[in-house]
Amino acid sequence: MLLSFVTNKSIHRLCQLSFSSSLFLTNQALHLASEAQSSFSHTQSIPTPSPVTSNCTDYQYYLSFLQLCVTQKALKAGKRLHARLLLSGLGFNTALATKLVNLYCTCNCLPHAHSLFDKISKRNVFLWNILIRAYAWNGPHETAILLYYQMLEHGIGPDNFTFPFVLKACSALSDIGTGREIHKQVIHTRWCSDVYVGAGLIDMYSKCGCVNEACQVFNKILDRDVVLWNSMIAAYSQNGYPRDALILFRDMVYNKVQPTIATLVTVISALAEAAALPRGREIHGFALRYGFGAVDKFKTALLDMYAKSGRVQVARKLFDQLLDRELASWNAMICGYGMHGHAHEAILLFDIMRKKGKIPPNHITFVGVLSACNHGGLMKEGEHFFHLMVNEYSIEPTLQHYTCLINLLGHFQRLGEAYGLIQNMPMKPDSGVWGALLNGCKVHRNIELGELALQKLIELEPTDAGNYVLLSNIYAQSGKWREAARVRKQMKKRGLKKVIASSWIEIKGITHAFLSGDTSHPFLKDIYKELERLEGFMKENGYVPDTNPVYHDVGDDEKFNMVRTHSERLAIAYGIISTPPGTRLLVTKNLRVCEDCHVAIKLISRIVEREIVVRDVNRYHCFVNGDCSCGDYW
DNA sequence: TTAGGGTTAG
Repeated sequence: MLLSFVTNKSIHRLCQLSFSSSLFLTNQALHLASEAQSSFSHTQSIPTPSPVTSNCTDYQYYLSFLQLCVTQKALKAGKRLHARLLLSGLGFNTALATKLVNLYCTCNCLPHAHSLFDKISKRNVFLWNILIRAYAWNGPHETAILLYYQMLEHGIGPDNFTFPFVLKACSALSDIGTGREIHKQVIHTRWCSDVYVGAGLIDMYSKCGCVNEACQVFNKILDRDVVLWNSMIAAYSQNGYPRDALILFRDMVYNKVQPTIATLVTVISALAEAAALPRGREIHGFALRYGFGAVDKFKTALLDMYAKSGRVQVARKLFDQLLDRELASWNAMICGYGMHGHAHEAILLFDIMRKKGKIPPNHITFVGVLSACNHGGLMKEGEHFFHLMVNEYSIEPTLQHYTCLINLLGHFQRLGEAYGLIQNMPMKPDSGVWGALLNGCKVHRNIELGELALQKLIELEPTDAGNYVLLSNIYAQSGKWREAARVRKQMKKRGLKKVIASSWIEIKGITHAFLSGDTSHPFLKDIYKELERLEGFMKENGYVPDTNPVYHDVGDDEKFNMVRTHSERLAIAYGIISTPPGTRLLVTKNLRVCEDCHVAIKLISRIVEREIVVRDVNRYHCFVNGDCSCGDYW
């Protein structure tokens, strides 16, 4: 080795060389390093040993070596050096120990990191920060918060690194109390206008569902960077404010802040939730101009949006274009198929994913596959995939997986089994699980079990009027009008109101919302005229109104009037009269599509020769030429 | 002298 000109810099370089030569064999790295070290420690050009270490050059070498261990996450090599340091008495030098704590934290060896941390007597803010960071990232998150308060007790002041780390722990725990307390502390420091701290606060408030407070933090920081904008856009997006997310994005562009891929992915995901395809196309074009169009992460977000806007084939095209498919890409496509009831396509894609074997499916993949089975009415397959998930992939079923299975069992009239499954679940069933059972009871008119499910639902959600409505519907379907009325009375007595059904359609960038029996739209006359025209054709095609979905004890004529002005029909009629022939329509409804409207929309799709997509609260219905993609099963 | 905030699938 060339040791004649060993200086501090060359020691570092030598360390890098010896290290990088054994990147894949980290155990050897230490061997090479110690060889290098023992060689150059005998040369004359080494500086005089410092009082802290037996040999200053050794010490600097070790520091450099450990830093490389941290950047390369070379745990084994670091551990061996740690052992050597202990033997040589250098182990508890603060600088070296700090590097070791950092290494253990980086490699997620928290017990090692913490016990070494405890042995260090002089702990600076950096040392506290890296341990808090490790717990904030890997959990237990409570420990991160505990350490933060211990740090304060030790008289160490938090800095612009500490706050984002500890706030991350609050976000993970949705601990708004601690989050607010830390925010108060931030205000008393010079970090209150720091963009990192600000982003941490916005994220914490967002994850705790406090968008207004997130917005206040955002507004107070005037010197904003792109991540701060992204954080606030994400806060809107994740809390169900897609419009605000889009407005803020436009504001950001107006303020000449260059968007990043994270910005576009966030905005696209907000629009996906709102099924706002035209706005999504606008962002798509924007991304192409900025050169993000070919980025796989962006394409994955885009395919999710197209799938959620009812364009499954476009989504599949995007999926096929991906060069590097991440787990999220597979999941987005499988779930996309699932929500549209394309069960066979979902299963086919899942099989391809498994055969490729590169990326193992996770619990979300199985939510997609199971919901596909559920929406496609594939009982046997649903059971098969549930067992596959547990036995082959060792994935613990979550409430969502159970809900899919209970839905399936309910639809196949295996209500007793569904109830048995609920009783044997390892976790407390939530409202989704009981709701799935209740839905099955409604379809198969099982009053006894339906009542039981409703009792549980009322315990869990005492103010949700939907539960009362469903039970009342079960009674009504069996002609038990008295009981139905009793439930409605009970609901009224408790001051609960049914969620009013509404549907909306976006035409030329404007959202038109309709309530059931709505009379407020400016084109009301034309809408009703169109409905009448369609009804004429529908009757010619054998349409007989099914008034069962109207659960009130009223006369048949009145019932028919109630069905024919259901919000989805008004939205569709408006869509037909305000767009050119052949235009595809996308209608979103806040509740489930009723049976009669389902029959009617199938016929309308044939009469007007248009594809009509209805996204209801559970799934998508794609009506083409008299048929629906759900196969009349939903 | 070391470290950091925002993003896709349910």
